[in-house]
Amino acid sequence: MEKHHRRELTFLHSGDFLRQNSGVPDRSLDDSSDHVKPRIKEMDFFSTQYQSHDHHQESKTDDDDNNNNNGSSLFVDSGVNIGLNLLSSSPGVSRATNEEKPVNSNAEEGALKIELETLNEENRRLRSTLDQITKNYNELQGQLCMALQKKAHRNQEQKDAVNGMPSTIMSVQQFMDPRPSAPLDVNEPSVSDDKTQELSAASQENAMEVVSNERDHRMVQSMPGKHVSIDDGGTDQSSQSWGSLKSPKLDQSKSEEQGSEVPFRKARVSIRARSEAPLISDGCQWRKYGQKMAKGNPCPRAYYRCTMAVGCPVRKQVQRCADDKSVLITTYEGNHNHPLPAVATAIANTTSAAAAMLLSGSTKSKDGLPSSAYFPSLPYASSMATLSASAPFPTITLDLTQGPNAVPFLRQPPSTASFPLPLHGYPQLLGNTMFAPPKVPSSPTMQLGQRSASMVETVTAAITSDPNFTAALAAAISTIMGAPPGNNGNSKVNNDENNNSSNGVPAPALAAPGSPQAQQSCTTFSTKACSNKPG
DNA sequence: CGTTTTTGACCCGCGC
DNA sequence: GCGCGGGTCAAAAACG
Repeated sequence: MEKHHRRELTFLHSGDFLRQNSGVPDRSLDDSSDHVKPRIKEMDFFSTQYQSHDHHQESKTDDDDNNNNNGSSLFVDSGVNIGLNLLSSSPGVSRATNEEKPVNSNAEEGALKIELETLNEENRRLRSTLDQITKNYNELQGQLCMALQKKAHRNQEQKDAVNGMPSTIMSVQQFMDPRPSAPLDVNEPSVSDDKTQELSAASQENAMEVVSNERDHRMVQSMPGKHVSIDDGGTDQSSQSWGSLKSPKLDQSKSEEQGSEVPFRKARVSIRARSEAPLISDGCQWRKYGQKMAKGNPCPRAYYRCTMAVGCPVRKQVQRCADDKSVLITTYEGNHNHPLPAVATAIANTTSAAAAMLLSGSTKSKDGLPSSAYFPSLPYASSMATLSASAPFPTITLDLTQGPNAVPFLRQPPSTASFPLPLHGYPQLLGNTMFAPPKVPSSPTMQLGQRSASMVETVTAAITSDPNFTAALAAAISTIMGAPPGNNGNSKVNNDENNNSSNGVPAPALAAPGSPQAQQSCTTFSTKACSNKPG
């Protein structure tokens, strides 16, 4: 397994890009033979490796500074001037020697130092700029969400009054999450479930936590009091609902909770991503417990169970797409009964957000307005989510295989509700659950959305145009936003080791103030990187 | 030797 | 009721 993860590192390593740009050879990295390994056994999907790499890279940069000050061996490597070593290390002595050397050696050294300082300064400036952009964007997103939610409430109330029908949102949320759901449910007066009230009360002011109704449970479980979104499995509800599928034992608690009224037992989140690796590393430990040949697909479907904790009900299926075998389809079910590492939280956030967005989108469609109208050809909408209502279980599909500029909805089956999932433009959607339910008129959304889009457009363009830049930027952002301590210190080698080293470090610790962005970034960019074929 | 993977058998739901 | 397909179990094999 370790090998696998090292290969993951290779695959997603951002260092290549940085090195290329810096033009400074990195011997420490070159020492790693893994770096050239062409094969990837497991694809690191939402890895925090970026963070570790980033720090590695960052420390490397610091080292570079020091080395340059002390007479960098790097420059030795580059053959600039070996004699500089002596100069810096022993200035007093070297003065005399210096006079013998060409004057331009000093000048060259100085120029290099200045250049380095300039680069460092620029680097810092860029980081702060990026930080600022992120902050601004988050603020905008928050405002957008609030505005949308208010409008949504008004519209829904009007519609309910006119149609005399139960809130579509409610039904859809039940569709996804049989457990009591939160903010959007305020539209449904018939909802009197205690837990629903609880959750609704917790987020009565706005519906930014639309996605987090599930997470609220997790929050309570894993770190009470912290108002930080912790998600573990996008289909959070299924720690109970998972068992409902076949296992009567696990089904009991759930049936008690939701009763027999809820027609949907569970939801799934499926992720399509291009990957040569047979697995995507999502931050959890999985044990394979079965494999089946699925009908209509020459590739077998593998069944995995989460082994990070005893009795964890989360399972996933991994299968290659029959049409395009380079596409790996990973389907998650259930929610973890244990704390999660950041990477798993990230993917959970992603899937959860996708689910919520998708559901709301489909809801809106029901109102006659295509859900796609709310994300009209966003330039950063490189992913797409679909909800397959015809599937045995509601299944959200995050399609990360499409190019960023690909026209969304091309793959949209007529029977599914879908919309582009702006993973890159809305990283906070994934982690902060600042999800704007698209049940409001599209025009305001468009205005705000386009404004927001303009903020990230440039970055996104760069991201989408250069896969390497994706990884590099992810690393940079992770650094800026303060990667979770557990990851920073531990995720040096591979994912699973990281998970183990975090050793049950509660996800909340990873979701400390400010860190959600880190997770999001990780999620977002890892996702993006995932869609970039390694070969 | 403990853990993980493999793989055939079994169970269950669904459609006919 | 039967067959089919998906999903799971569990013993054996493989692996580290």
